[in-house]
Amino acid sequence: MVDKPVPDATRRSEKSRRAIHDAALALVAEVGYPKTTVEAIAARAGVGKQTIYRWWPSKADVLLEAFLDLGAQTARELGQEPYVIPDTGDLAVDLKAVLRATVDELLDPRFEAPARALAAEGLVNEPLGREFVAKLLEPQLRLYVDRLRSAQDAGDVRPDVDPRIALELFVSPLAQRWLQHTGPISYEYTDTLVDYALHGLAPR
Amino acid sequence: MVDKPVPDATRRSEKSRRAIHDAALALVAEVGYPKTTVEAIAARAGVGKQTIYRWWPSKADVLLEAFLDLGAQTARELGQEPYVIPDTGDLAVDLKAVLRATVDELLDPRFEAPARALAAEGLVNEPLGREFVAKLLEPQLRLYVDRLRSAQDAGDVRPDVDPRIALELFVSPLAQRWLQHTGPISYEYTDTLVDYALHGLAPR
Amino acid sequence: MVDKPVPDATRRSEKSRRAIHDAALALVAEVGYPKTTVEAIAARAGVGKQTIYRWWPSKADVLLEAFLDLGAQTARELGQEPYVIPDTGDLAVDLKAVLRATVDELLDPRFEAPARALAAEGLVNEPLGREFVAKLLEPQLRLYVDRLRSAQDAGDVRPDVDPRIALELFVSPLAQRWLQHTGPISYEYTDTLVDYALHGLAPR
Amino acid sequence: MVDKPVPDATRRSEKSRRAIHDAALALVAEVGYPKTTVEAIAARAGVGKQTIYRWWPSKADVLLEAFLDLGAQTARELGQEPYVIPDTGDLAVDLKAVLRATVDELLDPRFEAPARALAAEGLVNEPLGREFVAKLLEPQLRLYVDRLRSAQDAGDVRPDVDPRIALELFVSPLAQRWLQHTGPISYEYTDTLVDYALHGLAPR
DNA sequence: CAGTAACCGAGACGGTACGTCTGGTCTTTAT
DNA sequence: ATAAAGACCAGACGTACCGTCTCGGTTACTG
Repeated sequence: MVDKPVPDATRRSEKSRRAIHDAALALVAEVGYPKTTVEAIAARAGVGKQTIYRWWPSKADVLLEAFLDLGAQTARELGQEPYVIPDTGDLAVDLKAVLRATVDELLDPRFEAPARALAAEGLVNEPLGREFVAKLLEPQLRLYVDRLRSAQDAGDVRPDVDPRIALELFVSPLAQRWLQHTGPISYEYTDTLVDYALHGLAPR
Repeated sequence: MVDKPVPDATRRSEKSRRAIHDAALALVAEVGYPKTTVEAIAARAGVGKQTIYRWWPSKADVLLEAFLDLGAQTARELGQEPYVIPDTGDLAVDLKAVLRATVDELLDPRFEAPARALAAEGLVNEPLGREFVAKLLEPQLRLYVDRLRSAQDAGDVRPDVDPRIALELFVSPLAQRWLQHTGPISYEYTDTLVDYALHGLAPR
Repeated sequence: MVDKPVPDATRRSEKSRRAIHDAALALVAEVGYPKTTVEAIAARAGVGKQTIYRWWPSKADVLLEAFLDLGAQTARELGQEPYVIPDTGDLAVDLKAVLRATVDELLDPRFEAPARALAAEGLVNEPLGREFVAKLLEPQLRLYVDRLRSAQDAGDVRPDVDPRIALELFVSPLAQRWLQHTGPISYEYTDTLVDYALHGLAPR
Repeated sequence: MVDKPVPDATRRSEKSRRAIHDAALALVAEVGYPKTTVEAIAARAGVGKQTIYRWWPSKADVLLEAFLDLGAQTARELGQEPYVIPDTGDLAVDLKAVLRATVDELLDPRFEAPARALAAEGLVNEPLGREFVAKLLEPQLRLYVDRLRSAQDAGDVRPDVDPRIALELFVSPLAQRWLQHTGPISYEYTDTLVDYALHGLAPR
């Protein structure tokens, strides 16, 4: 069992890397993930196939990197909000705002196709799934944990509540509706989720 | 554009159908979905490839049908109550019981491999996804809706709560943890979900 | 090794047999031998595939029988000449007449397609080849042998000449030109063959 | 209607080409032409199927090229005189010698199987047939034409004889006997053919 | 400032699976 | 019992991609 020699990253062509990213994202959006082949990415990027296989182990990894890059770049363009959940003191208001922004993102076709493709691949390809969760999902979820902890400090959430579980009450339903088309997605829906989660279903 | 002639279903070989189901489920469990090829299913089932292509449009559909059949058959073997949520009068107890049973099922490797594979394929293959949801997910969710409505009648759930949304507070988090490995699955976890969902996060 | 039970020939459908013959000849003429499939013959003849496989071992045999039948039928229709080479007393004249008739037949598209197909199959499928030769070729050649012997009796051919070989001097060249397209076929050509064969190439 | 892109012949693998030739010839000899499949050739040659389809349009063309190559190679090995008919001054002797050599070749199983297969395919597949004739048959026949012309110059053949037709008197009968098994092949037979052809059948 | 080593575009290669087609057998229903 | 119909097992077809490899050519370090 020999490791393949590690290529020299310093000599890597940045132009090719970006062209591959762009081609991968474009193809996924245009023809869907399963029909997005490595050959097609290479052809579209004007790149040899080997240049892809040299730097990525699979097309899923190409797409994941391209998508992460897209996220980073978009964030940089938007500039402002350095990925925190606002803290106006009113937890419900803050959560609703963030979830509404998430709704917008989930419905943006630029994000939808690759995100869904990566999620799907991640279900079945465990290493990729773990990377997807670790690099994309967890950082987001951590922000909710932080905000919920701050709310606990302020007495707006019961102290015995586990924030890591609590956040799933409003995040997971939205995720499932989006991923599996189990229901429509709207501001009203996410607002309702926040209300239910904060105050429960049982009468007070 | 010509439709291919519809084969005569009355002359279909039931033996072959079952052999194909079994082979498909076995292969998915053994080598995973992507490596489960139509050729391998045919070979394992002792069947010509054409017999698969005659009756199913794709391997995803074979697997979906096999899985639905497996579910129906398992339910038939278990015999008794064909999937209802118990109604002891104590909503929390009933939900926790059902979710614990769900946890068991999700961790049963017989179910896990094909279920995950189908879920993944469904994310990216919309017709299949819709069928997956309609035939497998929704029937389950409807049971929760019924139980929650009964709880509303009993005054255990606020009457203005939408049951279809409410059930997602405990079902979706479990689904997401299972699908995306975003956290461990246990009885304790599902119990907690029920408690949080019923009573909310905010102090009373 | 079991022999398959011999079907009862007395109950055989004559209508089907003829329909299969016709379909086979028509298909060979229309789409060529390699594209003439048993399925297509059956469909065109309005017959089940099994009816073909019950009575013939292969499509080549179907075609051979159909072709022999066609020959017999044509001969019956033409009526007159009961397959003999005329004997006017002038060997050269007689041979030229028969060869000119053969040229006409070889250029008749009704005969060309199946005859060529059978010849080709016969090259590679030895049992069929032998049957083709025995049933079609040899009877024809025997007529030449008879005529040449009669010529020997009349002193028009040297008595030490082997008629079975002698006939090949004019028959085989024509056959090869036709089969392999190694040269054009015409009355002039066959007349020349007869002249060369009878009098040789060397000056007298 | 798009042409498929022409592959770059300079990068072609000579090793693969030869392996395919060898496999094709071996298989035809072993199992016969119809059972020689492209898949089997590829497998035996240790080559991907696409490598065959990239360079040849059909298995018949593979075999034709392989056979031509074999002929060229054999000729090269034999070394000396690259296929001429000897000219000792005695036409009969020369022709008999060449035809005896041809008999040997026709009975050599290394040549027989592919040659027969190609001839058969050529009957039914016209482009291939034309190539077979042009590349294999005609060059041989041209040698006879030359020798006959030389004989005409020497006064051993009548000057009004067409050599292209004359050669068929002894070549075609041999060809037909070999191809169609219409009679045995032997030195005695070919000697007789030459005698008959040169001096005719009619008494002098 | 040549020499040389790596990456690069290109694409042929050995493979695997695809979805289709046909061969020859078997089964069902009707005559 | 034969026939029409057609589903069945089997396996080759020709295509599409996979991931590896080999080929010049073009940078961009090194001696």
